[in-house]
Amino acid sequence: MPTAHARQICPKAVFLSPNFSLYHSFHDRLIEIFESITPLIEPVALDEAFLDVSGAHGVWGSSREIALSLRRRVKDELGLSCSVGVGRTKLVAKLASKAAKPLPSVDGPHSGTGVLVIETKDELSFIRGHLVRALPGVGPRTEERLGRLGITRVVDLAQIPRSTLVAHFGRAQGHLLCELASGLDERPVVVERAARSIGHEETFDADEFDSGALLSRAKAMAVSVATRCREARCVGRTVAIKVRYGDFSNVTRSKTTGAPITMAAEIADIAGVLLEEIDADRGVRLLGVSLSGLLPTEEAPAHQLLLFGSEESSVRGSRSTEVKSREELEETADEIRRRFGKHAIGSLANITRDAARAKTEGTLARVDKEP
DNA sequence: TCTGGGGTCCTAGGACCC
DNA sequence: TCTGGGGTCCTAGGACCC
Repeated sequence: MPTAHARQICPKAVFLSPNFSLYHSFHDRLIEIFESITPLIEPVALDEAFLDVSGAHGVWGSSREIALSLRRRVKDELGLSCSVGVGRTKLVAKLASKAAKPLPSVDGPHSGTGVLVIETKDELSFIRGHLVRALPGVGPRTEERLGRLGITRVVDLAQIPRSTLVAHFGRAQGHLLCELASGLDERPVVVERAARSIGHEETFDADEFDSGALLSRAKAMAVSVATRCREARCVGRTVAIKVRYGDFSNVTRSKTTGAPITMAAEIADIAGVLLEEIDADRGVRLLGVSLSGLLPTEEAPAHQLLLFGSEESSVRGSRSTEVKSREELEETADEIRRRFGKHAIGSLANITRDAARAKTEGTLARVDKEP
């Protein structure tokens, strides 16, 4: 429930602020425990992961034994309780772990089983006993749309032809719904998931009407995004802003650059341009800045990039060239100006492997950007 | 109808290229 | 300059996850 509502109906309640760095440290310790069982770990969130234990039985015993020992160790070593679901597929494991959790009730939580193992022969009846809302990928919207078709349970869903589902929910979701309802789930446990985007967003205490203030907020967020990108050793090409107005309507704007960027100043510049489309008079409740199209710094182009564009800052083209000195850089800029005349502003965006690495290592405090 | 700060993936339309 | 098909990339928004 919204905090404001909770405060209203329960004025004496104690409200704690989240402490994400603490959660991260526990997450790391949790992963260490998992790693002692199997290297095939796919973290889903700070407090949740899929483990492929198919190769671990020789040393650690049956799936049930592994589950019980994991639960015990998490309790003993971290002081946290958890539930473990076991199944042949991600779908079954996920539903089982949920079913093993304690349930809330008016007289307090009813303890769950903690561990639930679903045998392959019981899979289908277990899945079909659920409401559609329990399926991954079915949120409030899809639940409602399915409801209007008279479908509330997975059993009902299993009766619907694939083509009907695709027609109603699009290709990807239609096929997924059809397959999950039949217990088909081939999604593997994916170990290394490189981040696709890094962002920072803030909800303001009061709606912000001043576009200048929004810009300085965006700059601060750009710094945090750039710092995290550097730590993650990656660069990106698409800067996006997200705005929630006071009336809860959301707007996103994005811009993709020709060359990968990492510097806070560049992210902030683009965010600033995107912010010009935002109507501050409507009152902004939330602002976010993100960088996506991420790729590892090592895979970024290994040379300086000269970008030239029109006055309104949209990049018209790019020419990549290795530049070893400032003189050489200026020569190249001149050459571009000669060739492209007044259209070549020749702004320099030198986000390169070397520059990014230098920043990572702290040897280059600032990379100049000049006309 | 979202509290909050992260994210992911999908889709549709348009621009652009060959 | 047009035709047409095929493809990629970008942008915006929506739904979903924890």
